[in-house]
Amino acid sequence: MVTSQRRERERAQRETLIVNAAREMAEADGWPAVTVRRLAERIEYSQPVLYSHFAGRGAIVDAVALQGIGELAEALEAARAGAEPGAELAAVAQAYLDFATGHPAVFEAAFTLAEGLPFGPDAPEVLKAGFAPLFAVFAPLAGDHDPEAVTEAGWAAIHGLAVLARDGRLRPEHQEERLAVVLEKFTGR
Amino acid sequence: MVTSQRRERERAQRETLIVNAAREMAEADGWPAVTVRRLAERIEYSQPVLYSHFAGRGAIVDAVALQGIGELAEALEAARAGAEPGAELAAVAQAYLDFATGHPAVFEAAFTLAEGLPFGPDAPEVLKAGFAPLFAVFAPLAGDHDPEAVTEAGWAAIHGLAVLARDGRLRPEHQEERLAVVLEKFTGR
DNA sequence: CTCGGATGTCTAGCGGTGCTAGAATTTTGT
DNA sequence: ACAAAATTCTAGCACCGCTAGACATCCGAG
Repeated sequence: MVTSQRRERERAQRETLIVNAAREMAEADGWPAVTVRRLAERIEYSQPVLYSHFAGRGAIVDAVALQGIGELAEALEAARAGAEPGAELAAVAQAYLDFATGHPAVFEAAFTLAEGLPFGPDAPEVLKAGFAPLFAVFAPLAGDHDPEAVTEAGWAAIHGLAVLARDGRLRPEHQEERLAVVLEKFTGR
Repeated sequence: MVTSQRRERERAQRETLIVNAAREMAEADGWPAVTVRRLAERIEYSQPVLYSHFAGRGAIVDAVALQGIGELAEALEAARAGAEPGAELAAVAQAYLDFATGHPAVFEAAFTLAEGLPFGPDAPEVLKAGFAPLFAVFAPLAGDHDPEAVTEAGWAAIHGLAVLARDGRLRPEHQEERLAVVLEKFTGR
């Protein structure tokens, strides 16, 4: 009976082992290289073990995505809290872009690969936590608009910078100026 | 000798047949459903024929992406040219979002699936053509910034709206207001 | 301490994928 | 008419995600 607790603990441990392995492999060689076979070999278990933890490969990607969104949320909040007064928006935006370039595979998992994550009203707590620091910096700029709509619009602007830059669509050497433009436009100079 | 011209013509014809088939299948059932086998069956040729036209599945996706970017460029330019004076930016942005929601698979091919398309200085003509109408509407708002940087920033804002909305990250019923926010912020009210 | 049942893990394999070597066929020019 | 060249197809490779069923291990009752 008591041992069942240990087993459960070991199970949870192995689950994070899987997620971490998937994340590391994706960050090292890209998501296509993260196959169930290679993942199983990496953690030194057979493939069916993975399916006893996750519904399928997609669920593993989702788990990495969720973990990543959590870290992104923390990074944004930390940036906001640690910024000079008046510079919160710039700090949060910069943190967002830094996360995207610093953890490209996790960013990809969170925003283009994840398919099983619920959004909207019944989104997990972590997702709402990520929205909070954005709301904190964009809502004051709402004027007579809906603060949430302004936040979504500002988020979209930063997110667009991140994804277009990641895909090589923008001139790399002007990233800083582009961000400056977005910030000025949203703060009204 | 003369017949070689006909053969070349037929070859080109079959190539567009392939691209169109891929595009229709993707738009109907999503890109994962576009397999080389199904594509070959659809055009009533064997698989190796596809490889005599394209280097691989990825190259077919790229071809759809390129075609789509061309159409997007035309749509943006048409919107700009047909807009009331002073409403060009709104018209172009709306056309961009309409294209994204109207041809989701093509949009996906162009911006998240395409991997073999060159960007930057040696980008194909079509890509630069797509940038032109954006530059036309954003450059006048540059102020003392680099007009191209402002264009890239504006493009990113619209693009971010498109992709976040597509992935269900934003409240669907507020799409119009978000666009209004972006437009106001960039035009300075 | 034994041993049947439950739990956990693995081996082996299914149908599908992108891609390709080599056979078979058709078209071409003499 | 026929050999050469170009084109198309058949068949198969290695890999993918996923799973049924065999095997091993651990548990608690007698």
